[in-house]
Amino acid sequence: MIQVYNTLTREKEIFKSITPGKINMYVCGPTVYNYIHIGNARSSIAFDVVRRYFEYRGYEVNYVSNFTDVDDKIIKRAREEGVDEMTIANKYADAFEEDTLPLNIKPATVRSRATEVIPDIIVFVQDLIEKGYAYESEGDVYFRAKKFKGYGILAHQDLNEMTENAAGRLDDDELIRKEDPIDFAVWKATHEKDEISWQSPWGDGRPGWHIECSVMAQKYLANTIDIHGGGIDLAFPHHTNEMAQSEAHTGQKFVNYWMHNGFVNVNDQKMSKSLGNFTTVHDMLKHYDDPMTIRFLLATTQYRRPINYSPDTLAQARVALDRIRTGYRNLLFRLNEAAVGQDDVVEIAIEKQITFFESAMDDDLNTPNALASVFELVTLANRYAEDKAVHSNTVKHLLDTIRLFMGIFGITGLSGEPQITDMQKQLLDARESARASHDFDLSDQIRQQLSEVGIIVEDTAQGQRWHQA
RNA sequence: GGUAAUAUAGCCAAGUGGUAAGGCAACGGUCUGCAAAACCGUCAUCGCCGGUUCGACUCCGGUUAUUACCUCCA
Repeated sequence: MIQVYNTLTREKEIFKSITPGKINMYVCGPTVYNYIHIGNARSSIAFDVVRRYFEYRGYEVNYVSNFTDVDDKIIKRAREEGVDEMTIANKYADAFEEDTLPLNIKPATVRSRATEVIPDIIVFVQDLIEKGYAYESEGDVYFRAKKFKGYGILAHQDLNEMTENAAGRLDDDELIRKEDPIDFAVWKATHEKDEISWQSPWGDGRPGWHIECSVMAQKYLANTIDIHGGGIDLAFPHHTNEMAQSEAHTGQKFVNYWMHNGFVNVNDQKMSKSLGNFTTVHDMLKHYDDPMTIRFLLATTQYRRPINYSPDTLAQARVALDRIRTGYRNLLFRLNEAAVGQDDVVEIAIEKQITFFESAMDDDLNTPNALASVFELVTLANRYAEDKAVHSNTVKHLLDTIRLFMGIFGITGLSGEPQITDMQKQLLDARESARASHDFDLSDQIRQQLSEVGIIVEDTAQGQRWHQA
């Protein structure tokens, strides 16, 4: 039984998919006007872990996400650089793929761009107008927020206050165009000649921000989807508006479980351009050689909690991950000499941790608790690796379990997949025989030589073992 | 002002109405030619004040602090 926290009800709820064994989930993707920042990465990783866990639990997950590739920020950026909007959008959409690859984020089943669904958006907006939920005004089309029963409940905002707040921020022109300050744009008229635009029944224009997600979720998934994810800041206005549009359009419930990830702070400060701490994944990967550590930090914090990203927290993550890697290697090293069979005592201990891991993850993806069971498995592995005799079934079971669980967090390559040359292999052999004959000067010299090319040699009761730094 | 979240050891971070997971650091051992890794052990009474209860860190009320959202934002 899996439970997830639903932002709409503010409670952990028992998860039940609409179609048994299948999950339709939609996660809001980035606006492609710049390299993605660590917050975008966190969101992608959080829902990547959700997806991987549901897959581990046997679900087939249909994962749809978008690129917002038409928007004010993109238009602005294009103007600044003197290129057209699609040049900007394509560049940063490609960069997204590049930057998420080292972080081992699974590609979406469908990754759609707003500009690919313009005809669908127009049909959708037309329908909203026909149903009386939207109205055209000077080429813009606005959604009548108050006509939609329950507007604002996702973010638990009071309608009157929202109206006041909205009224205070709008300029006079907007107030004139809107029937009510709280109404939001589903279609925006083009006012400048150099802006990207599409023809529509309301004149040249482009879609509002929220409409693309409503359209894609319906087009690629269904009227009612199982899970909708995104950053907590999207609960209002983005998801609030999506929900209003979608339910007004279909007359059906839009989303069964709304899941929102927490923010990433950088050095204990909110990430923002004004503070100059806008950390892009692109830069991080350039200056940090172990992307799996970044992934580890982002994936093993419970998804709703804030994360502080700093050199310190990253260093802690590195040490923790290295402990897992080392334990994995320590046992892997014994695999070749393992006897046939298994050890029941260890097997029982492994099963206990599997149960613990699963119940932690079942509880709204409690990754910190799940991680604790991985550490228990690592201790088991280290201890077992020191046993005089080991059995292959148990060695494999331990290794497989650790790898499987880390895989749910999206961490791969635990053993470092070492590659050495024949020459280096000969050196290792030479060192082994030097040690056997107690020629420690020679063995130390070879160890030093190997360490200079990144091969770390360690001696154990079971003989020499090595790994790459 | 409104709506929420969070406050647990030096640090990161779980958790439960019956006396606090895990990781790092620290300290003490074991193993060891050295180095490294590992193993064993030690290490908190849960922001503050009240209340409910046989018993609360875990429920209720209040209070303090920090943070986020209230149409740029993952």
